[in-house]
Amino acid sequence: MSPRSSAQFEEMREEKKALIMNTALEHFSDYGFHATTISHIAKHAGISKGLMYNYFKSKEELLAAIINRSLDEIYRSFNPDRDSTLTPDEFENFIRRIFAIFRENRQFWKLIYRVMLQRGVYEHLSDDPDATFTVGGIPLMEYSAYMAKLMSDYFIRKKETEGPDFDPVTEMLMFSNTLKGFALTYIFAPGQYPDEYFEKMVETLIRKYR
Amino acid sequence: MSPRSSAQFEEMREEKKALIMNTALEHFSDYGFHATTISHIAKHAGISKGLMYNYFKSKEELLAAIINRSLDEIYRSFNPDRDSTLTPDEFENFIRRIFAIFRENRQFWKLIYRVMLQRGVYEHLSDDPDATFTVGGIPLMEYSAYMAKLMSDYFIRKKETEGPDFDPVTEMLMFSNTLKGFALTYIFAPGQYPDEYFEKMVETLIRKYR
Amino acid sequence: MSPRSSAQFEEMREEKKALIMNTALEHFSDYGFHATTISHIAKHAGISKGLMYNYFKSKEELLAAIINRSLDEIYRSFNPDRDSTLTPDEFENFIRRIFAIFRENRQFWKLIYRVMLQRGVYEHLSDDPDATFTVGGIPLMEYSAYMAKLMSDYFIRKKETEGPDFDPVTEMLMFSNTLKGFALTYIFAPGQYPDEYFEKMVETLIRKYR
Amino acid sequence: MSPRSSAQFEEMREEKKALIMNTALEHFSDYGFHATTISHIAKHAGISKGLMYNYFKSKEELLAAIINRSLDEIYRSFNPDRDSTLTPDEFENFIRRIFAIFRENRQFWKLIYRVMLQRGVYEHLSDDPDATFTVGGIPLMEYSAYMAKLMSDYFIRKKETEGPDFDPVTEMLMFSNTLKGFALTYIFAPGQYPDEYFEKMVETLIRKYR
DNA sequence: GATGAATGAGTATTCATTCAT
DNA sequence: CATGAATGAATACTCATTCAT
Repeated sequence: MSPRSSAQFEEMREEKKALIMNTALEHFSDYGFHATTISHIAKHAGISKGLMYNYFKSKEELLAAIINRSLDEIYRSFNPDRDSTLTPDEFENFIRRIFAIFRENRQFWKLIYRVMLQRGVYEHLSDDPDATFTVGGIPLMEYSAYMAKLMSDYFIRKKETEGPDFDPVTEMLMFSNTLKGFALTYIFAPGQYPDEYFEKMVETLIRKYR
Repeated sequence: MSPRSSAQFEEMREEKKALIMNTALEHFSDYGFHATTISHIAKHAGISKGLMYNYFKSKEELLAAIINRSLDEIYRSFNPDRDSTLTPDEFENFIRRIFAIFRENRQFWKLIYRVMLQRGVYEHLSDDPDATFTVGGIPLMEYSAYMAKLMSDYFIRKKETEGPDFDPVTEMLMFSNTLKGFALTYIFAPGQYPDEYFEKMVETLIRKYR
Repeated sequence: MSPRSSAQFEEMREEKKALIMNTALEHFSDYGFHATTISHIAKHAGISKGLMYNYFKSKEELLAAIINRSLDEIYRSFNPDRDSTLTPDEFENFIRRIFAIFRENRQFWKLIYRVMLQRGVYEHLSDDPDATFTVGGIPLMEYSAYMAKLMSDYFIRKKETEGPDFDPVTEMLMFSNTLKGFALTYIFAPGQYPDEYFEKMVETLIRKYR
Repeated sequence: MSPRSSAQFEEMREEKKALIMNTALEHFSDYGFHATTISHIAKHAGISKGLMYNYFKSKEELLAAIINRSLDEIYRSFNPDRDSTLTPDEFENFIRRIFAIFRENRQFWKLIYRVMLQRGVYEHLSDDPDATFTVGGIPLMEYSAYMAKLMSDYFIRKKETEGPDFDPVTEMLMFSNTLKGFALTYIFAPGQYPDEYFEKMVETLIRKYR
């Protein structure tokens, strides 16, 4: 009986961890953080309650881990050209990617909307230095600011082609609000968006704001 | 010496009830339903825990009472012309009223967003026949459907003046998503909307969708 | 406005007191002591909760007052010839009176069976010197002992006429157990005793034990 | 090191469960259901309050479990010859077994008398389909009816040998009331029944009603 | 690593009792 | 005398977390 290599152990650990996180994501996003119990997660993941604490220090840390993992996934699938400005084609692509991400990670977005809107959960997480969210290694706040700047610059540059009546700030707010509103509806009531209208929303946003 | 008159008692009751509801609204909307404890509400209202139960049968009923009270307030301030179609002027007025309501009842909208996004709370309330929400006496669901129809008809009629390229469904979705997205941001991060941009959003929405 | 005479006041007090006690007896005997709330009693009696405390120091004292009142009623209706021995006719009459009392005070007997069987209630009452039960001014314990002696003597004397095989202690136990068992059933499931069998029980007991 | 086997866990569970049930039986039967608190049970069993809920869903379920366990114990020790009629010998044996059961399960009978006499507890239990009592798998009501029929038939058959003056219904009532009355006294005041009189009661009942 | 029994602080809720009017 | 708003201690029950095995 040769002992398993540490790589094998590591792999097993990662698998278990992923199992727990996936199960927890489902429950947190469907029932909310408070209404989800560790017992439920454990039962649905087919493990014991105690085992969870082998992988995560607390319920809060489990949540933070889930959020960070998804942020990274999104970041990787996004992969914007940092340190540069957005061309109209890149902007169009950006919109398409955003919508694709909504579609592919609906569970996660549900979690974000539910959890981020809950002072008490979010703030508790924010207080804990170990629980700061990062996107591709960058603190979420910083990353968000960067993305906002990218957007903002794009709309400011647009003013040059659209003329003096074009108010870049208002336009950007219109754009981002539409996006947020769509996300909200699509995530919580996807039935309202059959594929046809989903696509139309994408094309309309591109037509109006590119 | 002489005992309080029943009118005096009634007045005391109404005042206390309002105090409890206001305190609870603040807590529910800031921390969410589950994270808010009766103890916290009582402490902040300066009353004993038990007293709350003299006025509300349960935490759930307290929440329902708060929601219904605000729905009625909104309804009264809204006072739409039922059973009619919307003229462009009325539509414009509708938008202005909506934004005014966002501004005046921010705390309540926070509650709505938080609670509605928490499966388990909302559904529990819906199960309880005593807890059905009403707007001016009309069940909320019915009222919502009516408002949606009013909107929908407006956009369909717009097609006549806007020409064949105008897709009423997509336009309405764009409009309502922008509204939702704005509400979300304004409610949870009002700092992003100084008065200047708040007004600009109103005017832009009117200009684009009227 | 001449003030009411103190006799009038006293009469009013007594009426209110009786109202409260009657209402409470009904509730205590039907639902038990713990399950009955002061609020329920007050509501059913049509008075305020506070008023009860004008007449009785506590819930326990209210119970004790009810029990004592009924004990006295029973005593008066009983009126046995103290300080004497029982003749067979008196014994027969005693049986008839007992059954009549069961019939007339069923509510009270229900209370007795429920409360007396509840250590915690009864013992609490016994601890309180003000709450000792009395029958016609005599402490209940003393009165019970006296009655037991009367019975006992009766059965002992019976031995003389019944012969040496007659065991007075066993006979008395048989007799008193039958009485208790009948009371228990009659009080909690009176439907099992239509008038016909009620009478037959009386006659049979007399025939067998007189 | 190695985790406990599931058999080990099962054994631990059964032991703890029995400990809790025994402790609770003692408290319920001595103080009544309402007056007994989970805290008291836990303290006397030497466990935490929470642990009880690992084994029983509620206080009511705990009570139901205790009652059912005892009913089964009694049933097994009883083992009457179902589907047959009672011979005098069997009837005599039946009486002896009943008395033996009173003696062996006094705590349980105390519970039965207290709980059954507490409207609100018993009825609550009856409402809950999961809490229906069963005796050897047979619903209690059905079992009771069967036993009553067995008795009834016995007394009816007795009429043939006892002559026309024998009233089977009255005789059966006398018999069952004596039994109930004895049980009541023996259970709540066993001091009144030294072994000598206990035995005499048995023999007398047999002599009189066999 | 894995288990689940055990803990205890916390939660909603009830209710006898008090007291200002 | 009468009221009912107000209190607070007590109760059943929950659940994140710990720990012996």
